[in-house]
Amino acid sequence: MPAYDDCREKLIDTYDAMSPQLQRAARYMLDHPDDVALKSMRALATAAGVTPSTLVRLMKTIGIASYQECRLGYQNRLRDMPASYTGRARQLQHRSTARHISDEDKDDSKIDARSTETTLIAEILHQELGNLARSFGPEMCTAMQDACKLIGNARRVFVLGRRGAFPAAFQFAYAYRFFADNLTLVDGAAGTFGDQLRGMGRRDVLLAVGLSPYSNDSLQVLDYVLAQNATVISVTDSDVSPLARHASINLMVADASPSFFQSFTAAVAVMQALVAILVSRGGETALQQIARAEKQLSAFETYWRDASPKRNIKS
Amino acid sequence: MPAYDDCREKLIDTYDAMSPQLQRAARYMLDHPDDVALKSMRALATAAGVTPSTLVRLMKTIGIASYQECRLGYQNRLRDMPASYTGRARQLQHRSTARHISDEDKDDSKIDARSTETTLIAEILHQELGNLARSFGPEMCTAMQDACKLIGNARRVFVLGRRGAFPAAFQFAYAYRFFADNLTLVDGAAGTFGDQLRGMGRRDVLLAVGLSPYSNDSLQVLDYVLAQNATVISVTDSDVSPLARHASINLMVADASPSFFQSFTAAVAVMQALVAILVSRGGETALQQIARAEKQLSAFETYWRDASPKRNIKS
DNA sequence: CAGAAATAAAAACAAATGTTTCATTATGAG
DNA sequence: CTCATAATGAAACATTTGTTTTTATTTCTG
Repeated sequence: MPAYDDCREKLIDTYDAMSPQLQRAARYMLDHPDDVALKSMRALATAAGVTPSTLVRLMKTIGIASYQECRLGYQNRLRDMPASYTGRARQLQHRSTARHISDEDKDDSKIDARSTETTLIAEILHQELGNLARSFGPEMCTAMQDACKLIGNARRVFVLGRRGAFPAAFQFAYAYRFFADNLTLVDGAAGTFGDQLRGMGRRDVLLAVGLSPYSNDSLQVLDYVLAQNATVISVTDSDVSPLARHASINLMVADASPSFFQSFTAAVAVMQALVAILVSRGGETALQQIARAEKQLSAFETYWRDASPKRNIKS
Repeated sequence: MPAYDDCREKLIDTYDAMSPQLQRAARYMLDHPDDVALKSMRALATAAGVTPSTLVRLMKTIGIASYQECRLGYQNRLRDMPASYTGRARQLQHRSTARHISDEDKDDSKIDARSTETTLIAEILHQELGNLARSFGPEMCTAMQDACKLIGNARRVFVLGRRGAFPAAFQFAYAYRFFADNLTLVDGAAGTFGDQLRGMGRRDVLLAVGLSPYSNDSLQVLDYVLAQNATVISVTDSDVSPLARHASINLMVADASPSFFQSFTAAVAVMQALVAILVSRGGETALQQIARAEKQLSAFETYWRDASPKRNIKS
């Protein structure tokens, strides 16, 4: 329950009023937050030159129920998940349960349903935040840049996403076409599945999106594309996913969800990020092409009025 | 002794030769390195859907003395990693500029590009997290539940999303059809735009997704649908968006992005959440229908093998 | 200095952890 | 089918864990 910052703050505030040994323990905790998260209490005590009891007392004096609880906060800090956002989800949950208790329960079942649904929503948010954070970790950071390099050098770019993964593929294709015209969205519409890949070769790149369960369609395409010696970039959920096995670069996205369905939120976010990076690399040229595309759209009166505020175009 | 990368490499290399259970364990370790570092072996085993024994066997098969030893590697990885991602990005940046100064600068521009891109990615993540958190606020929580009530009572459900909003609409349609068959995805394929809305009436619901700039297509559909006295649920970016003006319920999603393109991440997440709520309301019936759909898919051999671990079906 | 109060270390304890062992279940070759 | 072998989960094991209790030590007031 208590976040890392809470513990830290309490430690600092109470520090002056502490006994020497407590101070020593507190000081070590403040100076070595990683150890708190990773080591055991006994190990930490030894490292701090203190007995385990002192740590327990320390928790008592700063008003935290137990050491374990405190450590959870420290562990979350190390996790890829920003604690501040997680707090929001938890807050949602609390509020609903609080309301549930205080209300005169005219209709238990209804209130219960509402409250469990709120919990569900909070849980979804929580997972999605985690998915995002994990999917934008440092490894991904470099992987995405490498992927963009490949895409940037490609003769033609093919994007593949079947079934649930289609939105992510479409998203990329739609945005990408604003500034380049060498992209094919492999959607296999009207059974033209193989046709779209025709003429693919060594200098082409396939960007394949697919989470478990992997559709056979995608794997077939992958086999074919590999046989043509084209480069493959996979966006999938594991290093050992069938999509990732033969890919030059694997962009791993998290898809945790409390629902029966995997979440494609992170996949979409990563695809969007790829576009953003590509645009930023494209420089002035890309921006000009985007401007041209927008002019064309407005000629077709695609968009509503002009009331829509212009978006910022960065880099 | 063994570093994180060693373990990871061994896990991937040996993966194919593993038994199903070992694969499941290996896969979870690969996909959730943080858990390995922070959780206990038993907890990790449970999370991976495996018995503790399997983990210790896994270590044996990949040639690592003990689980404890392996975990040390994972813990060290976490230590080397700066706490918060934004901090992480910043440090990355610093490191690269530091290197840039110390190194014989063969290629200034390249290193600089890397670092600004890292900043861009960090910025994207930051914004996306904010988008999600804002889009799952308390107001949205009740709004989503109300929306689901309308959808649940609808005779037919129509989903609309043009251009950039199409992925979100598709996502919902795809998942929704797993447990109900009264949905039409209004995609206007091959110019059949109006046709799909034919026969729409008072008891029908339109779920319309659209962020600024709003496509005229969508607004046309909206006008028509309103004229038929159907109910409208909008997923858009503002309470005063043209989509929201005449909607019974407006689900407001944030779409901030450092790129030239709005972000549809939160929109997708909200659509997925709607599905999750609907399933949770559908209860046993919905689950049965999902099971039936999955059986049908496996009859068509849509998915790869059976090696994909079964997903948990909650609620 | 005496002695109460605060502080620290040591010991004790139940709960958990990592690991091993063993019985049971699948799998495949002959 | 039969048997040998691999794979798997349940139980047992000794350790280690977080915490509590007890005992010893220090500190400081009167």
